[in-house]
Amino acid sequence: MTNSLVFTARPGKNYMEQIPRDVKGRAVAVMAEGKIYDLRLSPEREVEAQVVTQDSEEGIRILRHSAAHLLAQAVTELYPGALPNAGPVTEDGFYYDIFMDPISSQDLERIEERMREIASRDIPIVREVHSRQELLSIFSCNRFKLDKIRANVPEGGQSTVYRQGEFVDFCQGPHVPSTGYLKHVKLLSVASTNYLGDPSRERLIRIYGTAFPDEKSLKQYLKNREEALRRDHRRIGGEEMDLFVFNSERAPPGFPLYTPYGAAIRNELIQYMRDLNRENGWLEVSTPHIFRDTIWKQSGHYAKYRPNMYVFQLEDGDGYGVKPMNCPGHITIFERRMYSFREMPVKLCEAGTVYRYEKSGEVGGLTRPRMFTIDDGHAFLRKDQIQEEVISILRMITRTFREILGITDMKFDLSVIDREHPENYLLSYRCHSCSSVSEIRAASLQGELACPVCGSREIEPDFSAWDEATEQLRKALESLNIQYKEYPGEAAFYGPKIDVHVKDALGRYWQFSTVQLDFFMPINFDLTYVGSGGSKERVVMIHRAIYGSYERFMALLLENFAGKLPTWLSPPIQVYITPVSNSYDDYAAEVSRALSREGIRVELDTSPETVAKKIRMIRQKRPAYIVVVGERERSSGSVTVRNRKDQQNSYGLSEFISRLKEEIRERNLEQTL
RNA sequence: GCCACCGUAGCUUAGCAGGUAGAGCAGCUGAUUCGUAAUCAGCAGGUCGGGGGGUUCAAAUCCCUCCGGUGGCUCCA
Repeated sequence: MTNSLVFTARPGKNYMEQIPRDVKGRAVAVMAEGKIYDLRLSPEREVEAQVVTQDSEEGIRILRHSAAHLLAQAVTELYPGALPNAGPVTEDGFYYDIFMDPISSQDLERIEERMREIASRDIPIVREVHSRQELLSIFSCNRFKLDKIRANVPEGGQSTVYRQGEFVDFCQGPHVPSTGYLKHVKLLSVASTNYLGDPSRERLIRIYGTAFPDEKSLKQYLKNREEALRRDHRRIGGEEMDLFVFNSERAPPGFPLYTPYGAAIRNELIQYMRDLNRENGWLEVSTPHIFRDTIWKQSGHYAKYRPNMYVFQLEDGDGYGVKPMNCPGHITIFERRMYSFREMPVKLCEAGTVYRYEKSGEVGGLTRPRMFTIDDGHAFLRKDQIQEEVISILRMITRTFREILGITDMKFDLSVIDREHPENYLLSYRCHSCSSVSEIRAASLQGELACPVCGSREIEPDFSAWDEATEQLRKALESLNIQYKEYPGEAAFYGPKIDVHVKDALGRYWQFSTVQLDFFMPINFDLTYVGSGGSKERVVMIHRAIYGSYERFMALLLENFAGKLPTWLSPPIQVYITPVSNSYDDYAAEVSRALSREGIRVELDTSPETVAKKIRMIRQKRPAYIVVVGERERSSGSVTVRNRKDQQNSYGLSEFISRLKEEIRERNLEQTL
């Protein structure tokens, strides 16, 4: 903060008149004694005030909230009868929910035009204080605002409205002094929502927009947004690079089909994980996609997860469920024999494809398919091995994201139990009457919660297993110096977990890795090992995934690199080869053979098109390198290579091959040629 | 699941005052044999997402229904 942002404000004149001249143009409000005030207000006594500028975090929120009012004003002017509900600020803009007839995105232009027009009139935005009675009468035509007044202004109390011309809104503010501050606005999209999120209540139209202090930053934001749309993995991977296809007439919605190009990337990712798993003691297994319903009943999936499962019955009457998770399969392998305490932990892993009937509105692209493959792993361990194993998994996670994506700033979330709602979890209950302990998930019970042994209602949840597990997770995170946040109530029904969210190049967070402790599946399946004293000891389970799913990870890959994958991961085409004309087909073929003999994925194109056209066409597929050969190359035994930065360099063929192989072997993030 | 918007050839799209589809790219054929983001010409490709219903003399165009895609869905004055 520079000094000119702080000044002494005196009573008698409003803040606007007292703001230091050099920052006046950027000011939208002032902060005094910890509170933010409109510039049109005057201090009640002499105070140290700090200017809130429109480019500060708080300032831009004020600007955007004011823009939301501007939007509401424009809409109510254009659509008589429209009733504004609420217009909060979002992370990068604002929206306003308005009760009105549905509009399409084309109508946004008209509304935006009106907003600009109102902004150019520079109408003063004035704060007024009114009694509850007055407020109710001002907004007598708007039942949504009446609800808010009744809910927020006590009987006999007062609150504020902000008025700009004909438009008045019930609002605490603060706001910019006049509509002239709001010239750099843009409406972005229209969606719908229900009042109070209740489907039985009124359907509101939600209009999204954003506002900036100046045209330049607005333009920059819109440019970034454009870039985001261009980076959409559905566009890059599905249309341009031809990696996968969705065909809802043939396969169910949300079931991706991979082309040879897409399958090659998947296989490369699978191979990477195979190596990492082996290095860390994880043994690969393979399990069926379909299990009898008995296993799903035992695992508890039928109780909780059935609506999300593909279940079916054959004519013989037996019921089956397509797996939504891999754990029962891995458990079935683990329980085939006894393990000694010396053999623990047993760590089984699999690129396991699961099928989940996700709600129709949730399905979309590779980030939310209904069929996806988890790089799944289940560790069966002794209680004393938890922390060490979690640490090992966390290391695998950080390494994977660093090596493949070059990303290091992941968000770790520790999801813990909500102690206020024990019924949502599988918990031990202790009975006060008979002192027995039983594992129950209260929400799955039909009747009253009661002791299964003596029937007493005097039972109490015992959180100790959860607390212990949670503490192990905390310690693991802390021992690696990983910053994390705790989220009560976000835990799985069977245990606490660590989820990893990764920010992509566009600043959006996606959930990928997960490490879930599970004390209860071992109880359901009675999983034990033989302890050092020869007694059966209870196994602890960890469910973990590093990528999360191959689908979502591939989406992140594509968006993160805008399709320009590192060479090792560029199996669609690592090297595209074309001769300058068909006279050099032979040499091009020779180069192609030499590369592919070395395991490099090449695509030779001897079609009789111009080089310019071929390059234009192939760029969509994003080959790592484009090799063009003609007389110069043939006579010197070399290749001319065009890299992703569109730089051209010539290399001797053998040098090119050895350096390329090196780049692939090292899994370099950057191109070296 | 609920709500809104959208759905014309593989892709991008014209047609959106209702009169039974027009283009560019890709594809194919031929010519061109070419030095790094558009060589030329020709051909073919659409029952206007699909099924059903309605309005009309007439529907890609208007209405309803089903399907799919996209965005949104406690609170946030």
